[in-house]
Amino acid sequence: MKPKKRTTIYDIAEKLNLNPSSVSRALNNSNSVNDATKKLILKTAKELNYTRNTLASNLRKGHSKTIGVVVPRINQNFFSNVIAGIEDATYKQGYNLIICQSNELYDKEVQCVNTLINQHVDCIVISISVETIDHKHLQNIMDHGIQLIQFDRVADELETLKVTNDNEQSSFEAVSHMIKQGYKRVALLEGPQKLNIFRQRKIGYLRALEENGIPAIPELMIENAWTKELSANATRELLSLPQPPDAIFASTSDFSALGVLEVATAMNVKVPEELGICGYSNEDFTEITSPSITTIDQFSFYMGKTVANLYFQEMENTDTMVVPKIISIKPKLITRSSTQKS
Amino acid sequence: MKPKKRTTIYDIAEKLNLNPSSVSRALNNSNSVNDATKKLILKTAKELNYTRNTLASNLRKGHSKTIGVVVPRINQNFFSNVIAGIEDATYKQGYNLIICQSNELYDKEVQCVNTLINQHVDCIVISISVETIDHKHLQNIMDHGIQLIQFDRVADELETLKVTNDNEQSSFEAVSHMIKQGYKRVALLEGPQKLNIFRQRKIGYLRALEENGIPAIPELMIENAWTKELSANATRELLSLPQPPDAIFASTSDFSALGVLEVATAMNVKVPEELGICGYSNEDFTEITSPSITTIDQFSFYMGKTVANLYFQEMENTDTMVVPKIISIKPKLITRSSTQKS
DNA sequence: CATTAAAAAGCAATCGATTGTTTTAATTTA
DNA sequence: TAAATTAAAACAATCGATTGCTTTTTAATG
Repeated sequence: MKPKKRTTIYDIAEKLNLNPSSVSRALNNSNSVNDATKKLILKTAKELNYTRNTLASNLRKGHSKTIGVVVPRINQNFFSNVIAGIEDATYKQGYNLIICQSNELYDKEVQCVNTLINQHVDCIVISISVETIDHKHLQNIMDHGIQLIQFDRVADELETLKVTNDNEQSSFEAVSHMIKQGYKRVALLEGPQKLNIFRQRKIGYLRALEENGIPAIPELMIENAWTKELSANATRELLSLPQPPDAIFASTSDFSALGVLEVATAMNVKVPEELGICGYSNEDFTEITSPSITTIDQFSFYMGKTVANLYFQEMENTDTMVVPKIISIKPKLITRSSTQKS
Repeated sequence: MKPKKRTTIYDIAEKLNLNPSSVSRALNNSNSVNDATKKLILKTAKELNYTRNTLASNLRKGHSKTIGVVVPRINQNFFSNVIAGIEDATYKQGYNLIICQSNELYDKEVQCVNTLINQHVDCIVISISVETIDHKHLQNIMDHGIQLIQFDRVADELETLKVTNDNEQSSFEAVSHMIKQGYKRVALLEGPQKLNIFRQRKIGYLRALEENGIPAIPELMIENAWTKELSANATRELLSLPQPPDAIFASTSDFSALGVLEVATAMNVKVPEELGICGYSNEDFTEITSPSITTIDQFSFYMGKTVANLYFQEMENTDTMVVPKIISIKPKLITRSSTQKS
């Protein structure tokens, strides 16, 4: 289907024997155009089914009223909720969202970022992929004078606006809770330590052990158990240990926790009596497994709103300098049956 | 933060004492510019950190290389998967996605559509809200010469490109399966009949009953049970009937099915022995409930890809006329424990 | 070497809206 | 009524890239 010619301000101007500039001003409700004329223009615009060409307008105005979002995966609960939150807040301001997914691939992430830079978006919101180590592409964003906001998985060493979860604290609370419940050997399923969120969660775990006078045991800390399958494997090994853990903190996600639960059930290990389980993210399903899974809610929707509002707030600053600002949202421990030992 | 001046083709032209047109041609790899010059231009572009202003380019070219997507909710598994599928297919072609959510509100949907029209997107992909009855806004899209593709929840009376699920057939198969399993009184939880998908599912249900010589009983068909809560309530009533159903087809979603399961469990009705349950959508959690829930997979990701490819295919048509084309994807029944009576 | 063809670069208009400046028309004031 | 003020509309440049057309340069041919 070939696109047909759209009505422009010139068409309206011609029809009314006016100058395009007057039409533009009328459409923008400027008060330097006569009320009667204005009304006439508006009426004609409606008749001709006119809609402003945002491309032209934005080109002239020098901005795009568009925010680019780059996430590892759109169809992951956490991210789609954050996006929904961003959308909710930006929509009212007449902003549009361009969504890209990196699929956890560094190269695709770079590509996404470049596309967004080309699009001259006003702001880029990103949560980096697990592969991302260097940050040239992020630096590039700023070099182009585009506002950059990192959220959740952020590059610590880059000074930008950030919205994060307090991963360490929530991890600390989760593990402390398990210890208080009477679990003595709490294992940790770690995510890739390249990502700061997973590093922080490990720190929280270690701190909780220490403050409770429990020694950290290397065999109980499993690296890179960040999918359901990897966690299931890890669990099988952990439970076969001469001294198996009596609790597992799946710090990477609820999917990991689910993997743990399934293996435990299959191996006839009773949850929560013989094994406590705690996940991360408060996915919907954690409420309906049997037993239901203790987890940590990240307030993802709210996080999205926070990101958006941070941008709007920052925009009012006329300074060229960005003061790196970090907003940390405190997640909430949701205790459920899987850790109710007592 | 104020945006700084970006490098343009004029900057490059000036620096090299060339005409901007040559720069543009070089950047577009036209063969009417000398190889040496081309190389020089490319090198300088990189040095000056040049990126094309897509706004200007698209304005000139008369399209935006952007597809607008309107869905009821971004953070719903089905929709975020469709979006992921669209993104996956369009990305390779250099297209961008603008995502909007209607929140199931008619007014917001109209607003979204208008924004996208203003943005001069090349195509609008939409799944209508539950409130949407009239279709002026959809007609408006076509009046602007914008390609319109409806998916999943479509307005039947509007002749556009459509990608749908064969709801009737899948429903028919699900109910037939339950009957074959030995269930005799299969109840139906319906969604709002304003939406064609829910009408079709009901038709499939009725056809399955009829073909098996089972009478349709009005008391067993509950309207508007399309959330977990509503379904839970409906289930409580159904199970309190003098002649309660021995199976429930939650045709609206797996969340409904979950509501059914929870109530059944609470009321000590054994699933699947005393009550069979079938949901719709194949949400992740259906696999992990106990018992796991029989459901219908809609191939949502694939559906997204199909939508995108339909657009690209249609674009090659140079005719102004759109031949309304409907692609129907056949969903797949996933049988699990919740219907294994025998 | 002159002529012609082909390659490379330059020129200028265009996409549609916006906006600073100027001109014209209308109104007010002296 | 003439001068001054103000309101309304017109003019023209601009945003940055693209592209049909023209001019210049280079290479090829007789």
